[in-house]
Parts: sequence; C-alpha cells; structure tokens
Amino acid sequence: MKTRKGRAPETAAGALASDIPSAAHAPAGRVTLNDIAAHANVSRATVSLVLRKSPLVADATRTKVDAAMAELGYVYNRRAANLRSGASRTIGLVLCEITTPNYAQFTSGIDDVLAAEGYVAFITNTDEDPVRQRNLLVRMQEHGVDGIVLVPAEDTRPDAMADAHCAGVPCVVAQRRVADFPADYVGPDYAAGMELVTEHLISLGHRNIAFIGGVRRISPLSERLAGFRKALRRHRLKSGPVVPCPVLDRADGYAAARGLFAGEDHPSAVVCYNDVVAFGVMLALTERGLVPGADVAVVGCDDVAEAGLHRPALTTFTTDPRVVGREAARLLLRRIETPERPPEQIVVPPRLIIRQSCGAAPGQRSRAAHAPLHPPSRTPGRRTTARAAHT
Amino acid sequence: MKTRKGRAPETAAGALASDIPSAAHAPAGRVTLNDIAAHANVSRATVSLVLRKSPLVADATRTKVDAAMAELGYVYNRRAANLRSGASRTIGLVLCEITTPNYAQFTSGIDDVLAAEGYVAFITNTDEDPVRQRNLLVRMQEHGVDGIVLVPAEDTRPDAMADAHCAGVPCVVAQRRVADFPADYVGPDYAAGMELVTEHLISLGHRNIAFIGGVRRISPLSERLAGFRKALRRHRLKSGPVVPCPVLDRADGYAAARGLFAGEDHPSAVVCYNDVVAFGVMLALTERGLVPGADVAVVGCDDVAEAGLHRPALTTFTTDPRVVGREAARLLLRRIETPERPPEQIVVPPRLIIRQSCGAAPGQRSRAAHAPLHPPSRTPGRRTTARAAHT
DNA sequence: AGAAAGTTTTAGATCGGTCTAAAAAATTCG
DNA sequence: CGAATTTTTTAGACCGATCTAAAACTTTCT
Repeated sequence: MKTRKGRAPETAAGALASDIPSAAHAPAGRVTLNDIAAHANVSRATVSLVLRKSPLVADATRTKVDAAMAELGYVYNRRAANLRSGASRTIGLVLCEITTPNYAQFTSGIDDVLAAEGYVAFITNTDEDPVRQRNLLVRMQEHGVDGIVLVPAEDTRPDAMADAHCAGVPCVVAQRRVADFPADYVGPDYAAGMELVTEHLISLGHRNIAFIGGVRRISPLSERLAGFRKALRRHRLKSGPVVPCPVLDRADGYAAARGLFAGEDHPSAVVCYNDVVAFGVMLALTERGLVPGADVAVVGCDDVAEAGLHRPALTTFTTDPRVVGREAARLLLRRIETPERPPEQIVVPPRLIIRQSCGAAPGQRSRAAHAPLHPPSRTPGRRTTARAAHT
Repeated sequence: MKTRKGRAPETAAGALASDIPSAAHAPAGRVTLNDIAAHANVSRATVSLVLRKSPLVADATRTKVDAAMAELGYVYNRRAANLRSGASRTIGLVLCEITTPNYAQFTSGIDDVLAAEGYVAFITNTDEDPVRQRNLLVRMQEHGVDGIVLVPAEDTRPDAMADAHCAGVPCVVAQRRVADFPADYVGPDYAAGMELVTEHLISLGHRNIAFIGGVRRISPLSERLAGFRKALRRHRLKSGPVVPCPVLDRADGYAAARGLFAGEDHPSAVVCYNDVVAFGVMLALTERGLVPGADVAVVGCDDVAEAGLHRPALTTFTTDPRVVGREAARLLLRRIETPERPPEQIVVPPRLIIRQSCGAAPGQRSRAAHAPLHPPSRTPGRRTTARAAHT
C-alpha cells in the first residue's frame, strides 16, 4: 500500500511511470483528492463522491478510484472537508480535574459513544481554575468543535457559561451543575443516593449521624447534603455534625475523623462524602480503638474498586460514571442534531451497595477485619441492590 | 458579507452603539475575517496580520481592528488557518486503557506542557485492541494532528507503527515499548525500580522471593521481571515462583496469593507487579493467617495514594507518571520542531519508598495493623528515598 | 431515428483563513 | 522638490475538501 517498489511492469502503458524510488506514486507533500483524480482519470468531484460513498457513482468508477487511493496511500483530510461542510466530527471535553478516577470512567463512557459515531474528543483540564476554563472553552471553539461537554470548575459563574452558549456551540454540563444556568445537564442523582444510604443507617437504629466532607461549593456536595438531610427530616431526626473536608481525599477524611472521634460522646454512624474519605475515616477510627462496622457505621459514595475489598468492606452507593458519560455524549449528539430542542436534565439513578462497614449483622461485634469474605470477583459481590426513582 | 441586519443606527457617532441586546453586532453565521475587515475598513490581509500580531501593521490600524473584533465577537477559526498554514497546534494521545489511574496522571502531565504551548490534545482509548488502535491512529491523521503520543496496545506490531510513521506524523511511544521499533520513547525505568526493591528485600535477609503478576506481553512486565532477576542473579539467588496475573488488579493478586500460600512451604517475600496487586496479596495473606510485613514481606510498584495509608503501609517504588507525561510531551514538541533528529529514548528514574510491608524492623513481629502511624499528610511520608542511575 | 428520461461525471464557486508579491503611502535625503 | 527608501496595506492565489448546477453519456420509448 505504502511503498511498493518496482511496480513498473504493472501498467504497461504507463511505461516509465514509476522508475523513481519509493514514494514514487505519491506527490511530494500529502496526497490530495487532486492527486487521486489525476491518477484515476476522473474529476476531483467524482473522487469526493466515492469518498462519501455516494450511490451516484458507477461501480466501475468507484473501483478505479478506490484502487488509486490505495495505491497512492491517501489520507483523508478532515480539516479541509470540515471547512467546507461546517461540521467537524469533533467535540471538546473540558474537565475540572483530569486525574479523578471517576472522571476517567466518565471520559471512557463518552469516548465509547463518540468513537462509535466517528467523533473524536479534545480533552483538557481546567484544574478548577475558572480563568483557564474560559480560555479552554474559547480554544475549543477556535478548533471548531461541534459541541462541548463541560464538567465545570468550582465557582463557575452562569455568565461564563453564557459565552460558550452565545457563540452557538452546543454544550452539555455534566457531573456538576452550574447554578442558575438553564442548560443541558447529565449527572448522578446524588441526593437520591444519599437518601438511600441514610435511610439504611436509620433503619439500623442509628440516631446520631455525622456527615464528613462538607465545605466545597460544588453541586455534588450540596446535593448529597440535601439527600442526607431529607432522610433525617423524614424521621424527625436532627443532623449530627457536618465536618468540613477541603480536599475530599483520604488524608482529609482521616483528619476530620480524628477530630470528630477525639472525645467520648461521638456519633454512632458517619456518612462520608465519598469512599476515599470513608477509608481515611475508618483508619482514624481504628487508631482511636473503634471498630468500623461494629462500633461506628461508616458509609461512602462511589463504590471504587477498593470498597469491596477493604476490610471492613464499605457500604456505599454509586452511579456508574461510565453510564453518566454515555448519557452525556448521547445528549450532546442529540443537541447537535437538533440545536433548538428544549434543555434536558438527565439524572442517573444510584444503586445502594450494602456491605460490612455499616454493621454486617447489627449488634454483632465481630472483628471486622476477620469477618467472612465473599470471594472477590471481577465485579465485587453485592448483597443488596436498590434502585432509586428516576427524577 | 454575511447577513447583517439593521446595523444602520449603530455607527451614527456611536450613539446607540449598545442598546441592542446581546449578539446584535454579530452577523448571522460565524463572524469571519471578512466581516472584521469590512467593519474596520481594511483588507482581509491586514486583519490577518493583526491576528498574528505582526509588527508590520501600524498601531492605529491595529487598535481599530482589535476594536472591530471585540465588537463583532470574533472567534478565530483555526481549522481554516491550519488548512493553509499546515500546522494545527493539535496532537493526538492514543491510550491503551483510558481508565488506568496512572494514565490519568500521565495525561495530566502531557496536558500541562501542551496547554502552555497552546496545543490541545485529542485523547482516545484503544482498549488494548490493535485494530481499534489502527483506526484511531488513522483518524488522528485525518484530523491533521501535528504529532501523536501513543501508549501502545498489547501486541502492537512494529509494522502497525510503521504506518503512522510513514505517513510522516511525528510519534512518541510512551509507557510501553513496541518491540523492534526504533522510535522516540519515554517511560519509567521499571527495571531499575525492581532492582532497587528486590535488593532491599535481599538486604533484609530474604532468600525465597516470589513474583506475582507475570503473564501479559507488555514491556512494563518484562522490564520489571528483568530487574527482579538481575538483582537475584547478582546475589546468586534462584528466583522463587513467578505467578501469572492476567488482569493485574486486586482480585487477581488475591487469587494468585491464595494459591501461592496454600501450603506450608512458601516464599518469605513477594514482589508484586504493582501496588493494587499487592493489596490483593496482603488480603489473601491475612486470610491465611499470615501477617504481611511480619510473616511475609510484600512490595509493590506505583505508590498509589492508598499505599501509604494502607495497613501495613506498602513498600513500593514509583516514577511520577505526571513527569513521564511531561517528558513525553516535551519530546514530541522537540520532534515536531526538528523532524529529522535521531530517535531518543528517555527513561525516568524510579524512587524507592520503604514502609512497613517489608518488615518495619526486621525480626519484630508486631501486629502490622497496629504499627505506629506516621501522620498522613498530603504527600505521604517517605522514610527513604533512593535514585537509580539514569540510563 | 429522435425525443424523453435516467444515470454519471464534472467545472467551478466556496469555506475562512495564510501567504506572496506588489502597490500605496509615508519618510528620508541629496 | 523629486528620487530613494522605508513602512504599511492589499489583491488574489492557495490550502483540500464539499456542493451546486449543468454537461455528457446511456437507456428507453414512440
């Protein structure tokens, strides 16, 4: 296909056509439609039709052109094509924090759907910086993306969004909401998940429940807190302490729980912002001589890989981020297709996963670390599964 | 040029300049150079010069044009620009498995360097499928990327690479090598890291050392095994069992170790492919009644966030993936700059991190789970740091 | 055979920038 | 002041595809 040497005898009529070394058939620079057209003795327009599999062209011609393309090693130039036709088969994905494992799954979901449709994604990282975010959104537009999926940086103002919107680029917000901005949105139903998990704790008899991880100004936090409080309110319970965590990682959860469990009078259950915080919390509990799952119930959110294999295994809830990604991609494609459709909000329901960390069998004080194991499999075993209502 | 409606009152001494809602000044479609030119009473060429900050244009003119651009809300169209000028300020990043946390860091490192240079990256996922990889490489080229960073799928053939290379697109291979393909490469020095960690185990007196995680046909594995064996050979030790792990995750390590430690006669130390496998191994050890760090030494690779906060904390080695990413991006930029330079191989040295899992104080049989904690901080504490020689 | 209808191919404008070479304007100088 | 020089601006080709409208070629039918 590429370098085919000594092809001379082949076309006979074209006698000395190819006594030049390797890339003989290929003109100097990149091979273009014109080169193909010349080589196949048809017009550029015809080649273009073949390229786009138009039914207009005769089979014989098609074959001839295909052969020429193969022989010259033609590579389609989408930029040129797009310049004329408008669409670019390209979308931009602007992430607030690219290293979050959750977002990797999310990205993968987007890529699944887009790749199938022949799209490619520009992916960039704002690092929670609204200024950088602005620049990147502009840059995406300069590159002529057909649409954008945005996981907004903390404190993204609605008017910053309006820019992207005014420029007429379809835009789907995902994972985090931008307050007061009526756009397409796709994200997990954190509120419902928190309600589920809190209800579960209440049903186990807990009355003093703390929340660890409150402080950031991002919608996933406010939604989780809302769900937490809603469940408490339903049972006329008062909220336990809401402890701040600026970073929301392991060390953060550890520090928060060290403080919270310093004295004698502490909550009997802890709802954590996410699994990673919960691991930190459990570490601190152990250090304080408390057994997670027996002395204090701990629940998280996300169901990261570690959750099922940690000891005690972590009760948690999750919304598959890959599913969120797929939904976001599909919604964006729909919007690109029909720009004038009304904004849509897609909230993906959570799944509750009950494990040992909230008290395997309530009242039983087994050493959690020696609790019976369900054999780890590729998909960690789930004892119970619940589905929240779709909003 | 485009359709510009009711623009009449606007220029009347600037009077009503801004009583029209928002995008009033903007012509119907996208604003182009021609629109700016018309609005500023200069030629398209002049606007282009202003755009590219050419010193040729007079200050007065520049100001006038800038004003026009601001007023009409001009968005630069890189695709059009690139079509003419060749370069696209775009690169492709083709990953074998997009959800690997390590690769997220790696990606972030690439993005750091590229964003600073005004590049954007197309990022896609081959899912270890060489066919998909081929298609994606082609698609990148169709989009006219200036270069490609490839983390090759398992079993990538050198000739598959040759395609990308022949088409004249600069290409840097990262993280995994493609056998027999002499291209730019950037990756961690796994061999040196494995040597360090194995030497450490030997120095602690271990003589029967197993390796858990051997079976995949990827260079990170063969390099790690090579380093492992090199250290053993230096001390005239025989290798313990090399146990396969197809998936290289937690469950895999768990399963492998369950088998390995079923009988009485087992290795005294285990070198794991990576940290995650090591966690699975330690779980299995605990189940078998063995205490990791006391009865059996366990070491990993990567220094994932969990490693320092696991109990026992995991001895491991790592090469910051973000650094690898940055190096890869820089090398690619260099190659784009100077296509004819000779291929370069960059191997980033590892850092050894000694923690409790290989026996805090050799001989001491404290319950590892209750071993003293060094307070977790944002960057987990490191007792020892070593640097391998640069290859 | 010639008109009508259908099928295939093509010329040439076009997308929105860049780039070259030359024109126009401003400045300097003998 | 006019020529020489320097600075600034511009017309128009060009990148490589798409797209429209018309031309060229077949086939069908009277």
